[in-house]
Amino acid sequence: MPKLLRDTKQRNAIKRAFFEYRRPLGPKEVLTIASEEVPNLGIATVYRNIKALVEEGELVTIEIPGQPPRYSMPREKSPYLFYCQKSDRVFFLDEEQVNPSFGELPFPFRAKSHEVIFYGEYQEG
Amino acid sequence: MPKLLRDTKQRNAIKRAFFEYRRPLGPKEVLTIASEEVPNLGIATVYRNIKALVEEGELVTIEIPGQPPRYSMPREKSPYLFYCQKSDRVFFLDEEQVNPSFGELPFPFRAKSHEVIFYGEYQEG
DNA sequence: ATCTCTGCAAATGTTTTGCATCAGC
DNA sequence: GCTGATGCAAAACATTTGCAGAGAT
Repeated sequence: MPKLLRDTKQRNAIKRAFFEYRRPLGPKEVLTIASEEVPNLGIATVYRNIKALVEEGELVTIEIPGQPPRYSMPREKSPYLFYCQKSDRVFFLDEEQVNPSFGELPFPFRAKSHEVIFYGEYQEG
Repeated sequence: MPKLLRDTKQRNAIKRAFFEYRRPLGPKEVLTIASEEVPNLGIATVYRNIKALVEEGELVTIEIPGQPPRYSMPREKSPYLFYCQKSDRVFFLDEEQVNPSFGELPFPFRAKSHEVIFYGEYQEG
């Protein structure tokens, strides 16, 4: 039997954070955002819900090397990421924005997928 | 003034671990290996020496998203990595092997560097 | 003799877990 | 009323740091 997920204001506030921000968020970021809606929200609840939502397929995990994991709504997943070193935020890039091209890797490397991470500054304004 | 590194049996045991294993190792792995040579070796010493050796350029940090950091003797410096999902090993790729090209990122993204990670299978034989 | 390095333990920082209570179904 | 979910605190982990004594130069 499939596990039942209940509809709580905490879980809704957490889901809304991802829906509104549309970029990968870390647990603490989610806590800050969702706490505006649910004041006494605990960090453990954030972790538990993120984990459940990832298992449900409602969130995907976004990993930047050397950084703690972030999470995001799945339709925004892209192998092209931009990490702003100034604000410590992650943004998705579309393929058109990146215009990548690679040759085929030589033997004995057989690549099934790849991931590109740009490091720099997201210029506000 | 450049900082002086002393020649201790702990540091030598740690360096030897990397030299003998010739693959990226994590701190706990290093502790286990080097402890055979220096029984009372502490994990803090491993961390401190890895950090120092990285700063000296004797080790490089290898980061694969979603995995704890590993360290390795430096080879050709390259932002191109290949992760073998079958054997859990990491390989460096040369720029010629990858032949990458990107367009310039649109505003407001200003990239200073990038990193490409290929996932697949390293074919033995 | 100097001054770095080491081991230990304590301190961080992050994520997980136990448990009594709360609340969705 | 069940039973999953929550908040809090404690526990688990991984990494860093303070310190006094040991060791390299």
